[in-house]
Amino acid sequence: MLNGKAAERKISVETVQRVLAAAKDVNYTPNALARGLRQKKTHAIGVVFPHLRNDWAHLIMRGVVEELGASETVPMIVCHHGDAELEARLLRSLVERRVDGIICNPLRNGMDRYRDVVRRGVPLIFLGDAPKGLDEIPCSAWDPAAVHLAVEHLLALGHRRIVYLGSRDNRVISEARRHVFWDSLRQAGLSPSRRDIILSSTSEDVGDGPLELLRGENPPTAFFVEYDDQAVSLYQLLDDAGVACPRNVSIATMGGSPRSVSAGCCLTTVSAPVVDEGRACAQRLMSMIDEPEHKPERAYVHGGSLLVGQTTGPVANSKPGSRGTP
Amino acid sequence: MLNGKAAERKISVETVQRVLAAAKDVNYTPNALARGLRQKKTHAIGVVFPHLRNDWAHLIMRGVVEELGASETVPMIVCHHGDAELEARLLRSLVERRVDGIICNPLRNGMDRYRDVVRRGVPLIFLGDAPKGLDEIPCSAWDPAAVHLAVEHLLALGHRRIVYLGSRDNRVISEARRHVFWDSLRQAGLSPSRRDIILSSTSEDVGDGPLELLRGENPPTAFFVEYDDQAVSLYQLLDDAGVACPRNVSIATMGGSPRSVSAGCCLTTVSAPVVDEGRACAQRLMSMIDEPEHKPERAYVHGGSLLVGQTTGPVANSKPGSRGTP
DNA sequence: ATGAAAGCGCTAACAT
DNA sequence: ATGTTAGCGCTTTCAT
Repeated sequence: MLNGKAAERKISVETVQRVLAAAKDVNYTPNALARGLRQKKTHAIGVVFPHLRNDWAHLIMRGVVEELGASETVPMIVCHHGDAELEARLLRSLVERRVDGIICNPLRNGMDRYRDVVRRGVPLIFLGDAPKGLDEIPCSAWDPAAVHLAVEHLLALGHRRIVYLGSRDNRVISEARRHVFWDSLRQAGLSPSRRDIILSSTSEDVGDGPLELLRGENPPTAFFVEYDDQAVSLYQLLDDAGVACPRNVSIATMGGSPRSVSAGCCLTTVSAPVVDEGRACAQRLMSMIDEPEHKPERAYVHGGSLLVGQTTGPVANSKPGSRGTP
Repeated sequence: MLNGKAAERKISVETVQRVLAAAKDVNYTPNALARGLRQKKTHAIGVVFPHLRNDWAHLIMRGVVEELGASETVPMIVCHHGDAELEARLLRSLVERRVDGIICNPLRNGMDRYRDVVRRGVPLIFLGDAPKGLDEIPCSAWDPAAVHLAVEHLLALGHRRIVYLGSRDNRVISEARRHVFWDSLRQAGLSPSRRDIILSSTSEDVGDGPLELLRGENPPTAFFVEYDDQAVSLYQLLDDAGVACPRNVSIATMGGSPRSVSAGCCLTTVSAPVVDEGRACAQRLMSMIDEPEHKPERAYVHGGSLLVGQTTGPVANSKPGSRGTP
């Protein structure tokens, strides 16, 4: 009767009222542990974030909550601040608490942890990116084709030597972005070289590579940066070195959501459809939970648009070293 | 033996190894639901946020995680996006899942929900602020005395008519800030009037009140704004109306953490010791859980420092209408 | 239709 | 010291 099936079982309204009143009197609180233990279902999913910065997790959760909607399932967020050991503990904890499924923005080096989760029978889906070599685990991510928008923009401004700054992070989307970058340049009739792609070891920092390039021969006139955190680092690096940013070198990047960008320093960026990513991820996880038989593949969330900020501009004509258009 | 009490029980290393191997073989996963049901303890606490924006939740969680440290307790974050009904569902869910305690940044109008939580026997502590009239529920919050720093700053710049912009939000810290503001002005020998305190209905927006004031007689030369979200609104309002911000009117505010401020438009703000707030809150909740007998009172987290941005400057001398210093 | 009983997986208490 | 059992609170199943 406390299940809300009163009408269906033809119980008088009066009785229902009485029971509900009694329940309130004794302060009755259903025990979700007992229920979960019995039903083998907790109506909770875990959402694992490395951090809650820059509104990213906020927007993801908007999508997740929207998708879950009136469903009884509750998203439980955990956050490990990039600490691999903590991530492991949190994942174990979620699994032991028998969440119905897990959404996880993965760390690069967590392969065994993620495998462990699925081995224990908990549906897992990656959010945003996926470690390479874990193709059996599905992933909802932003379509890397969006890279094209930024490259087009730089090409339209006359840039011909564009250097890609990324991170050596062993993830599939990260790699896919490099391919799109490469293809975009080739489609434009350029012949990018292997050395135009510089990978640093973290996804926040860029090394000194960019400065050396600028001081060398045939310096790039623009950088395409894989993650916006890195772009901010680059901007500051250039600023400290006295390189004027839109004038001498342009910077375009990926992943800024409209909100975080308008609040921050105005990078030219391709905005990510973050809410949609969250929604798609939740939707697919729920279907994995409902129908464990068919495994979804990797799926891309399309969308995003170029936000032209103050870090891109036409090629400086002052230096005659630039090669002409083909 | 799976409890890690092997040494203490003098079980041979070999046996331990064998058991662990067996456990791995059968893919044994302890069931936290059963354990929680039996022990009446889940080693989980709930953390309830209205939103995950601006790094605030991020920094709070740094403090919480630091404090929980090696303890087995896991913080489960939920986020309701300001939706009161969703907050109610999430709180119920946490209670029914028998979390050991709850940290909650409260909404203004959630009194009955919060009361309900404690009536069901779950330790609850408010984070950052507390609804008025719920003094039985403890609260960890930033010491409102920090308001003084901002007011001092404005006074030192020569401002004598400073208007307080806050929100009618029926919370204790919010009110305390007004008192500190008032006292700071009195201490400086000024006689603030009731009409120098303007309250709007939301904590993000300011009405048109500020503009009207500026156009009226004896206009203020500075605003002290209770929350930084409001300060941003005010800044834009003034900007749209063509009022130059540091030149004609100064704005100082509260609550910006160093990070979010440096990324955003450079408001003059008093930075909040957000990580410490998180730590203090977690620490006190844990002690409430361990010793349910003595209830902690409200406690303030001290700290924070003035970050002088680009929205405060000396009083414009152009208008002779300003009263002289007493 | 209604009620009784079994059992989910664990641990604390008890008995050996 | 070691093994056994009862029971946490719920739902499902089986018997009436």
